[in-house]
Amino acid sequence: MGSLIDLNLYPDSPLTDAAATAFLTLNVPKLEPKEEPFDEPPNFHTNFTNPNFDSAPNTQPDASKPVEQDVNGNDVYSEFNRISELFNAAFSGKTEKYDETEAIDPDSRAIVPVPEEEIQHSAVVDSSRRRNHQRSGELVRVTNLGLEDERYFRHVVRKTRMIYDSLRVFVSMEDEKRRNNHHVFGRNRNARGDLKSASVMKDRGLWLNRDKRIVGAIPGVYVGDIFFFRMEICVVGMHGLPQAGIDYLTSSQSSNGDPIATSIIVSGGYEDDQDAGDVIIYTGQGGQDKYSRQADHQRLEGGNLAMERSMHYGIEVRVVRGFRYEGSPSGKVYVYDGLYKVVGSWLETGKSGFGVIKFKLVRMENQPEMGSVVLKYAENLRNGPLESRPGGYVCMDMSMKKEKMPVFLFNDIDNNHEPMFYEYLPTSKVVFALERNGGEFAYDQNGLLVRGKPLIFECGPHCSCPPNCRNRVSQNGIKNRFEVFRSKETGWGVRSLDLIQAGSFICEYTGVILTREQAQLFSINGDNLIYPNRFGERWAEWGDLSQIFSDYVRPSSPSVPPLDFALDVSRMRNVACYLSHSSCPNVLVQLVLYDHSNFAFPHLMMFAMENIPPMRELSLDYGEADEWTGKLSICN
DNA sequence: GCAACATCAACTAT
DNA sequence: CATAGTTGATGTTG
Repeated sequence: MGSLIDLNLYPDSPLTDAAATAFLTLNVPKLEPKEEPFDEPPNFHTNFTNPNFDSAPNTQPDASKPVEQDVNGNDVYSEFNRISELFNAAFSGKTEKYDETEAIDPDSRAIVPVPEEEIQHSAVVDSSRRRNHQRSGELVRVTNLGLEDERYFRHVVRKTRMIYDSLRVFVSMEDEKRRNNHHVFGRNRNARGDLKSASVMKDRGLWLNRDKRIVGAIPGVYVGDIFFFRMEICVVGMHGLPQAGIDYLTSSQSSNGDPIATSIIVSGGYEDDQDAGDVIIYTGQGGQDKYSRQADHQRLEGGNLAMERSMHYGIEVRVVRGFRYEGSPSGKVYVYDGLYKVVGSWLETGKSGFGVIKFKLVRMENQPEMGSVVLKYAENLRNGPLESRPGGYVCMDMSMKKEKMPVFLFNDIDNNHEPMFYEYLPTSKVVFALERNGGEFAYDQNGLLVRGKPLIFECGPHCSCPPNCRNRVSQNGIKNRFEVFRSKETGWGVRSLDLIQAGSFICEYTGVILTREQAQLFSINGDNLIYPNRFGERWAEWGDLSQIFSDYVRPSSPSVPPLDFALDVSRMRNVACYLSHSSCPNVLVQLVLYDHSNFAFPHLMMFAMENIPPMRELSLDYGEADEWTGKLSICN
């Protein structure tokens, strides 16, 4: 029997039927590792602080600098953009006269020679690899990131995800137009925007972490981050394969010839999987027919062998879990749950009677709570708040039924009930007449904001369109269950019990509108005035496809005069008032008109800039941080 | 229910 | 021996 076990440890010695039959009569046999071929894992580059760009900041945090700038005062995106330009040039037919000896000057946009001493540090991978679109085989573990680096990578990941999401929406809207204009036989199906978006970004060199094989955490991706598409995970460099569940460094790329698994996706696609959270029994890949039925024995090769080798060397593996999830555009969500170690592997008879390879994975210590656990917890809170969390509720609906969904008020820290002292104001008061919408749809079929604009017109009370008209989104009120909660870090904060997809409407920022003159009378007590003209223009970031289309121009119409009013929230306010400030916010403000046509007093509507997991604090860029004392800057 | 889809590792041909 | 081209495996999505 022992020889059978060894026989199956090599990729070129697949399990024969006879061997498998004999083998499977054993009780959960242990797979012995290869005869200790190496004591050491393949070569690693450790303490590698910046896997993307050699010249990115790697310094101690400096709280005095705005996050948008690096230590040299440069725009943090400039390097990102520079690399993108290089890739763009490389993929647009200019490859022949374009190599690492040239670069695009970030200021003049002209092609300039790269100084000799910088060439060998170029972040651009070698030309043959670039041409073949292939990933590098360099094994890297990212450690000891400073706060500044963390923020930098978060920005890059966030920006990349925004491009992916808005391009995906853009592609499906174009496809919808096309199908409406030309009735094509047999092509009524929606385009795969998820695939197309990723593909275009790949051609533009916008996928992250292609030049390294990262073992362990991906910089800028947090435990609990949520993805709606497999391709989205590929684009940020978490998992390089659009379908396969095990991503790995191949033996031919490994310095010692052993393949190494870097990441798995547990999607429940294998009947023999068992998932207990901290401990996963993961089924290897292979042996399924085209209907995803287990129809053959699995072999210890490819990703399966890589998992076994990762176990042998004690190398950590990223775990993403896939769930069915109502409300997701794809019907599923993928949650990054952190790092696990493979602690065991064996062969056993699966439910369908074929040999399957099992891996036991155990979650590593000292990591943030699992995203999938938080998802489950939030679901319990939605179904029975008091059962799941008996203590701490101040009020089960501080809007007093003025919102369509309850707004919970939660405080388990102190006895502060302050939000109850204000009248709840679901929408800012307006008294003018209606303006019609102009031109293209502002929202897609699912009510997602396509791209930010200076001002959006929704249909209003005088339109003859039905109430479920696609052009009525923000006026229909909140769709999520929010909770105002007391926090030691940020005072009051807001979080959602629901998963919020990027581009979704969150809520209006309400208050009593004061003109400049009125506000000046009020300014003795300035704490309770909000100045919307100070809000960061984050709407411009949403749907910014300038890195995809060279002729992309930032929307400039309709032109809106600078906002010249203040919101008085001293007596009446809504849930929005409790949002914390961040220079790396997950919520943006989009100006919207629907019930009147006065450009001077638009509604301040808030939309999600990211996929926001349940229980994660919402944050908004209030502009100058000094103006909003008491609110700390957070970045997650 | 099922076709279309993207990527890559591994293979074959040049 | 190196590189260019092909194929099979993988599972998701509408």
